[in-house]
Amino acid sequence: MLKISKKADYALMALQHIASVQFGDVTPGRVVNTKEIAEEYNIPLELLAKVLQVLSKQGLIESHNGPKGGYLLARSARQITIAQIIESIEGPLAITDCSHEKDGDFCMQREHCNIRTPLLKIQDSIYQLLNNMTLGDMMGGTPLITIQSPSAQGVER
Amino acid sequence: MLKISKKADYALMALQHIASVQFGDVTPGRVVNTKEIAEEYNIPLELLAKVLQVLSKQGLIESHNGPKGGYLLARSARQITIAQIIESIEGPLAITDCSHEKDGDFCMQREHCNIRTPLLKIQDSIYQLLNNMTLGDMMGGTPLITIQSPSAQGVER
DNA sequence: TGATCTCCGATCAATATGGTCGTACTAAGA
DNA sequence: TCTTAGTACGACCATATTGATCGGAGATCA
Repeated sequence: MLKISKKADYALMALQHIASVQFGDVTPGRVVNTKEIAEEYNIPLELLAKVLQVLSKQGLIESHNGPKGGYLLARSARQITIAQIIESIEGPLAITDCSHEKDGDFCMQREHCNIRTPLLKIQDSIYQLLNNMTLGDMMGGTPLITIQSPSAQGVER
Repeated sequence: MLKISKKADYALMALQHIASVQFGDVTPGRVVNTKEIAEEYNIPLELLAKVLQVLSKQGLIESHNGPKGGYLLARSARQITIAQIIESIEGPLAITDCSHEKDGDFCMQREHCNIRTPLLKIQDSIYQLLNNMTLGDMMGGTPLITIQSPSAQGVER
């Protein structure tokens, strides 16, 4: 189904929350801790903690230890793309197993595979999609990139 | 990682193969059986059989029983989109769990969820991507001859 | 009628994922 | 400097999904 994992979902929610607190007009610059996010969105605390650790290790957010500690965005919300977030959690985008094959490590079908090239094209397009949308776009209600097609008009924003 | 399943991979390979045999210039119109495809691409026979059954049930291919039996495309290769193939196998495209929530069935985070709308936008874009590419488009390398079989009428795009 | 093929349902095994636990480390404040 | 609130980190378990297998029933053609 081309689903993205729950962890990545949580990462998106958390980052959106951090961004909106940090750059909001209520308490700008405030540090946000794990517990606050977990309670706000009903996310299992421990799992969220692990997700945030990964994001921190990947350099998307910076952690502050000790009491009054918490997390802050490492860069501005407009400099963090959805692709970066998802890939931080799930690893490089790979629509099919053979996307990033190296050396002799390839699938059984490789020699006669007729779908690899087109699939890689699709994957590339999806990546562009995710990489052209930033955390900032997700918050403000900023215009999103859209591919015009008569078939789909379902989503309002 | 936004991966598509092996079954869907197999489906794509199989359909591409059937299409290239059926519309190729060597033995146009020939019926292709499961074993032939399985051996050509090193796909487990039984698994491929099940995949083909689903495709047949979904109306993408038609099956012919008995000896000398096999499969044929139900429509022209240009009328079968990648989206249709993948969705036949994996069900409706759902980038996140709450994509197709109905009634009271929604995720814990729903009430404060801040990422649902943007994610649905992305999902929609991906769908358009997949739905704008047909089996015919995938057959770039192989003989892309538009000899129409009696049962399939083609549409140029 | 028998051989060959698809059809279809049930089932098993492997892997990925979601989720939990325990402990160590760090920093602020009494 | 001691305590406490927080993160860091790694090991671990449970469950869901997926990949793969098996066995028999139903068609079809020679």
